[in-house]
Amino acid sequence: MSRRLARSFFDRPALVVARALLGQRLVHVRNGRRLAGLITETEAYLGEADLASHARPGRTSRNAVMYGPPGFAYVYFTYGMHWCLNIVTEGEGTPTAVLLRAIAPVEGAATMRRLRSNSNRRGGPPPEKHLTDGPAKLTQALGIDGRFNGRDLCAPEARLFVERAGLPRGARVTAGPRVGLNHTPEPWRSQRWNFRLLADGR
DNA sequence: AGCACGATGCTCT
DNA sequence: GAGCATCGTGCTT
Repeated sequence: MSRRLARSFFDRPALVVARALLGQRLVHVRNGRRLAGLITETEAYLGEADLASHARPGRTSRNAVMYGPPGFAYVYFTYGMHWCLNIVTEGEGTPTAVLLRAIAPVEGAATMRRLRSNSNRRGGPPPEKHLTDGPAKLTQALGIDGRFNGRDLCAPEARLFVERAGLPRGARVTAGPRVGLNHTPEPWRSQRWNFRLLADGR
């Protein structure tokens, strides 16, 4: 039996999915090899009324995937050089999604270091602590870019998907404000829709 | 640990 | 043309 999360997992409110994704395993089978990490930070974006969401202006060519069915990847390009990965949640026509902001490497860490090694001036890999601790860092480490936009993570042949994994022992979850919303009006700016999985004893 | 800054190109006004 | 769901560097606490 497969440990892959089914579409029904994502066919729930984005806030529920964002919390439920913590501790699950994000997997990309790249060139026949598994690159995988434990999801440690997520963020929920709640549709057109959420003034921090890319769905705010209504349906455009950029955000169209968010209007489709749940379980699909919404991958966007930002700041001239970075890709970020979301998973669409809830039913068709409801443009909600969860941004994956950080993972902890569990499989293929050597490949992740190589994929990240052109990110600094020295050309060497970044320190372990900063390998996959940001939304654009994890996409770079997993080899995810704009070609993945609109892919179905729940299809049987999917090479990008999420596997069910038990929460680490002693894991704690915290909720805080979403990151990087410097110009977003209240109350959206301060809503605690960012979720983090903390290692024990934090 | 926490700022300020520049890189770089797409999206929507 | 303004702003951006960011990152790495370099500097200050």
